[in-house]
Amino acid sequence: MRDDSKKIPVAVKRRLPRYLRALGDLKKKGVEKISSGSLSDYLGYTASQIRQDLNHFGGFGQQGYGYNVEALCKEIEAILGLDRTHSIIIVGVGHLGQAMANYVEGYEKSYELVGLFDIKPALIGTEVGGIKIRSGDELEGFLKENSVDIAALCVNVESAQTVADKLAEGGVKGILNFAVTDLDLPEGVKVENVHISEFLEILTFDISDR
Amino acid sequence: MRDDSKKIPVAVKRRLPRYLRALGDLKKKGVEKISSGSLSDYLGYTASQIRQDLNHFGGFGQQGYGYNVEALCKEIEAILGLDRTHSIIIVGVGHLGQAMANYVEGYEKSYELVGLFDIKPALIGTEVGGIKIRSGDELEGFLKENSVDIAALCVNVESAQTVADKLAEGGVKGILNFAVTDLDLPEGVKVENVHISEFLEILTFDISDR
DNA sequence: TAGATTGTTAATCGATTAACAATC
DNA sequence: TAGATTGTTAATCGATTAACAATC
Repeated sequence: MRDDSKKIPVAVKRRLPRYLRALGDLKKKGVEKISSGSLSDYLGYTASQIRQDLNHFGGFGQQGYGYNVEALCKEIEAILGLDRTHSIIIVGVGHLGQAMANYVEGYEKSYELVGLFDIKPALIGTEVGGIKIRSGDELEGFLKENSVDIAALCVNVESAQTVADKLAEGGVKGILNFAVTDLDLPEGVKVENVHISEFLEILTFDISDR
Repeated sequence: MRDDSKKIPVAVKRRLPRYLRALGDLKKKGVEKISSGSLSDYLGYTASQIRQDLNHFGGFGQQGYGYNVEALCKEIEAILGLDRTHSIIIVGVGHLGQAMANYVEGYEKSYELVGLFDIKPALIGTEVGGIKIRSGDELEGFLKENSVDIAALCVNVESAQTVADKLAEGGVKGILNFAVTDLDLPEGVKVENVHISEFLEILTFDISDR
């Protein structure tokens, strides 16, 4: 890993998906070029911030012209790693797991759903999105035989850490954690928490006039 | 609204659910008091930050002793607004909507699920969590007759803004938005975005060594 | 009282915004 | 060339950490 990547500020990283989405929309609308000023109107970030953000990755723009929408879109896709295909499994195929499967299917090139796991006997053997649901017992074996980049952890809080340990042991690089608990994982395994109930609590804070 | 509330930094607000969860865990374990130092070990925030954060709301601690777990837990619950009951509806009862219904049912006192809406004929009239799914057409009328605090927006991107307009018009105070789009809403209506696919993209960035 | 730990002020760090020279 | 707009440096703002006096 180059020293470069270490220097991308967290705040910038978290804005990348939003840039990508905006540029995708603009591309669909047939917009060919855009200035940081117009993109600012579109996104609500300041023009200054947009230029600052993009320059962490290189000079994608052209003075007096702006940014080429299609080229910038491709660049950001590459920066996020969406130009490559990542194998992904979903552990826990309840409503959340199935919703997650739908999201993944929305990305043609970037993700390949390679496995679904659950412990509920009624689910095992049934299919979701053309993929058979395997028993949770098979997880460790599966990870030994298949290279899995990402796991979406959609199990309950009680089993989250145990499953996460197996995922880390099995060589998974990143975990999208929907269980509302903080996972303890070895250095090198990345976690992105999606603690839905916490978003609800924050919203509740916002609407509660104090 | 007191001027006070305006001054809570966003960063502090977003940490509150995590504090609440930690304190709930400690309470369950029978821990009666905790110092900012021990809480720091537990949470991974610095002791300094914890004291700084909590002092935005008042001096909950006691020098030489620390913080009373149960009392602090109650305080943070009140700060978030979880000590009151908020009425909530879910619009779009696909997998995500149903997962959301489960989350809401986890909170006894804080939320009351008062309505579910979908446009899919097969779903209308069926029940989820003891609540009948109504037709989307009934939404506006329902909002006129019932006071709804929060709406979880679990519809597709295409209809999200249209539904959001109706929610705002109907007096909803906050929207938990799962549609991956940025809603345009009148001043005063709060939105908390849960753009799941963006979390996946950020995780992908993290595991992609550049 | 002595030890522990808070509340709070000051110092540092990082992120955002402003300004402007470089340049297409 | 003249106008537009970037890339980049400097200034500001906000958030985190360090330090320590107040006090239980």
